[in-house]
Formats: sequence, structure tokens, C-alpha cells
Amino acid sequence: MRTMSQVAGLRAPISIAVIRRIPEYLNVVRRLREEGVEWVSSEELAQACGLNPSSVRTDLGYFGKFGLVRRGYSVVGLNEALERVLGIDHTLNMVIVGAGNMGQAIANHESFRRRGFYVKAILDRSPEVIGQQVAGLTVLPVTQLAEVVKREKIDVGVICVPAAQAQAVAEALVSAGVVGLWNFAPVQLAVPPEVAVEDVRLSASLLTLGYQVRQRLARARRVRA
Amino acid sequence: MRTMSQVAGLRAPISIAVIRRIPEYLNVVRRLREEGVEWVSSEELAQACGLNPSSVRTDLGYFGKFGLVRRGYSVVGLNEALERVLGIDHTLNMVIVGAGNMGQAIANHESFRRRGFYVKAILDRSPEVIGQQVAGLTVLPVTQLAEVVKREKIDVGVICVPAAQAQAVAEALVSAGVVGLWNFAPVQLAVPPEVAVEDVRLSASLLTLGYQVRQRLARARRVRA
DNA sequence: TAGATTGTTAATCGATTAACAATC
DNA sequence: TAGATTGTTAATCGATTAACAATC
Repeated sequence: MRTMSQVAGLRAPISIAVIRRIPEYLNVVRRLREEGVEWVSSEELAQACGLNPSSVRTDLGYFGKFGLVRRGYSVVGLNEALERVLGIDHTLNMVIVGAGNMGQAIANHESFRRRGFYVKAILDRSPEVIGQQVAGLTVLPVTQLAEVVKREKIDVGVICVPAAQAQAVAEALVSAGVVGLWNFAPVQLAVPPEVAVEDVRLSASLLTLGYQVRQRLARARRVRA
Repeated sequence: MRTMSQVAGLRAPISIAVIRRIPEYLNVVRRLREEGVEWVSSEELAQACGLNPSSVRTDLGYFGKFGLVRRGYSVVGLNEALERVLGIDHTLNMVIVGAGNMGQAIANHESFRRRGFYVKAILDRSPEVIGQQVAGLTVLPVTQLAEVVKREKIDVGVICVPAAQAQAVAEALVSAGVVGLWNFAPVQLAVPPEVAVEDVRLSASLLTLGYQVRQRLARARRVRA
């Protein structure tokens, strides 16, 4: 039986840590579905995601009761439930600002489309890039930002410009009406709370890896000595 | 005064959450240095990184005492200290496996080089791509992986292949001798603990953003009703 | 001096994990 | 039936924040 609050979606807001794991579960479950696997236990799911089985059950518990005692979770059922949770059924439109390497790579990355995210336009400020074709789109001047956001009903702005321009681009996107920002610039964006921001900190990620690598190299050197 | 353990680097291993924030501090401090700012307080640093001032002081405290009461932290001093912590002074070599959009974008991204990470080779398995030029490098066949890792003294492997191949590539890289993996494939890699893995979950990040966006869209719709 | 800011310890908060009753 | 596995609550763990003495 589902509680009132579950039906109405009223329970305490689910922590972002939990939300971040849902795409991982979904990944695994989709793979299993393709392989024709019918049932998966929290144990197996946890293994595949590098988590604790308790975490898996607790996480899924936030969204409903999907499992059967002694059987686990129906792969198909869980797949659909997780897609419903993430809202993949209806699509979101994106505009990419900045047609450099990263912007182009995102535009060409078809897996986002498969997950319901459509790149409707790509903009740049540099005259050398404007007019070029990227992923079947003509790069438009960034001056057309507000117009494009309205015309294409853009929900999400993807910020692929250098750090120095990121805040200005964010502000332009927000005042044009986007509700989410996918930020590839290494800056903390200041935006109103109605706007969701998701940071992709590539160089921070690499530096973190570098730290761990050097720790290990140093340890290995110490052992050898 | 520094304690014994600080000098010897023996204190409890610093949590990865702390390490992840160091690149952010470094970013800010570098920017301030370029702007000619001489001193920064934990308050200002926290503001710029979207953190609590206490967190900043606690974090920095793991690595030494860099601040002066009533003045804050010397921008130059902190910059150098943070680079020392991350070990940016001596470089690491990388090989990119997978010359698709993402692999190419990484190869072309000069900011990694500026942070001490050098892309020495890029490999692919597809005959159409092998031999092409990417960021001044000729794409090599993935069969040469072990050879390249040895010859170029590669420390870090960057995995930019589809999910299905990621584990096999990871294993090949590890047995060739890399100490770190930068993983762009949406899979949990199984590797020995001596190897550091840093996952970049682009589509998980986008799906997480999508969830937040849809929450906000739904809220807005509710308010309108 | 008075006041501001660090470094550090203690308190709080939240997330993860363990445990176990329910049950198929 | 016996045993396995869920859903959920309680216990633990770790990370963040507050507080404050030290001090420039």
C-alpha cells in the first residue's frame, strides 16, 4: 500500500545524493533488460553500482514499493519506475552556448537525445564559428540567445564558454527563461533559486584524480625504498 | 608550528570530499592572483566557492597553517600551497582511449595541459579513425596500447569508449601499468585498489539536472493553477 | 587598544549501513 | 516448510557547521 504522501508526492524532498544514484540504477537495469534478465535483487544492483544493498533498498523506498520478497525487483518494472521518477517520458530542450570542443562534443553526443534531452540550438560569439555546422545545426550568434530560447522553448542552457564569460551567459539564459543550467565552466554561478544548476567540474575531477595518482606513486616509491 | 605528522604527511588520510574542494579553492585563488588581489579571507573564499567559512578553514587546516590572523590568507602563498598539495608541480602523462567526440574534446582541451596533465597519445579501434590527426596527435590503433603506455610513460588512462568496452579497456590499461583511470563511460569499473578511478558521469549529471528541472516546472505549474 | 580573523575542537546534521520483522 | 529477500526503522558513521580561544 502506498501512503498518502507518496501518491501526492508530498514526502520530505528527496536528497540530491539519492537522486544522483537513480541514473546509475537506471543504467544497470537497462543493460539487464537488454540482456533479457527478468529479476534483480538489491544485492546484485548494489554490486553493479558499487553500493551497499541497504542503500539500494532505502533509495528505491523513497519512490514506492517496486520489489517482491524472495524475488527482488522486476527488471522491466524497475526500469519503467525509474524512468518515471526521472521524468524521462517527456523531453527537455537545450541550447548550448559556446561551440568550442566541449560544446561540439555535447551537441554530437546522441546518448543525451536517447535520454530525452534535445539540443535545439548552439550559439557562439566568435565570427569564425558562427555559421558553421555542428551536429546538423548552424551555429548562431550569441546575440540571438533570448530569441532562440523563446522560439525553441528551451528548458536547459548548457554553458560551454570560458570561465570569464560564464556568469554573464548564465544571467542571459536565466532572464531568457531557462529553468536549468548545465555548467561546464569552472565557476560557481550565482542564479536565483528557481533555477537548477548542475556543475560538471572536469578539471576539478582531473585534479582530484591527479592527487590520488600521486599519492599512489609516492606510496609505491616508498615501498620500493 | 607544524606537527610531526604534518611534516611527515602521516595524519589520517584526508577525505575525498576535502580533496575535491581543493581545485575549487585553487581556481578562485588563481583568479584573484591574476586580478592582483593580495589577501583573501575564509569568508570571501567560502563565498566564491559556495561554501561555509568554517569548511574552508577546516579544509585548509589539513594541509598546514597558511593564514594570518586579522589578514586572512596570502593569495600568492595559498596559490602555491594548494598547487603543492595537488602536486601540480610535476606533470602526469595521459593516454586517451576512444577518439570519438569526447575523446577529441579532451585531447583538444588545453587547460588540462596548463594544470600539468599531458595527453601523449590517443587510440581507437575503428579503422576510419586510426591515422587521423587529433590535437596534433595521430590516432593509433588500440592494439598498441601496452606499447604506448610503456614508451610514453603513461600514468593515467582516459576511457572514452562506449560502456560495453569500458571494462576491457580498463583492464588493458591497468595491466599495461597505469595508476589512474579517468572514466567517461557510464559503468562502475572493477579495478585493483592500487589504481585510482575518477568517474565523470555526464549523463547521470544531465539526468539529475533533468529531475530538478522537472520538479521546478511542476512547481511552477502548480503555482499557476 | 579594540576588533577581526585564524585554527581547532565540539556540536550538529545528514547520509549510509545494519538489523530485523514481514512475507512470499 | 525453510529460506531468501524486501521495506523500514534504528544505529553508526562521517562530514559540515558553530563556537571560541588565541592573537595580530
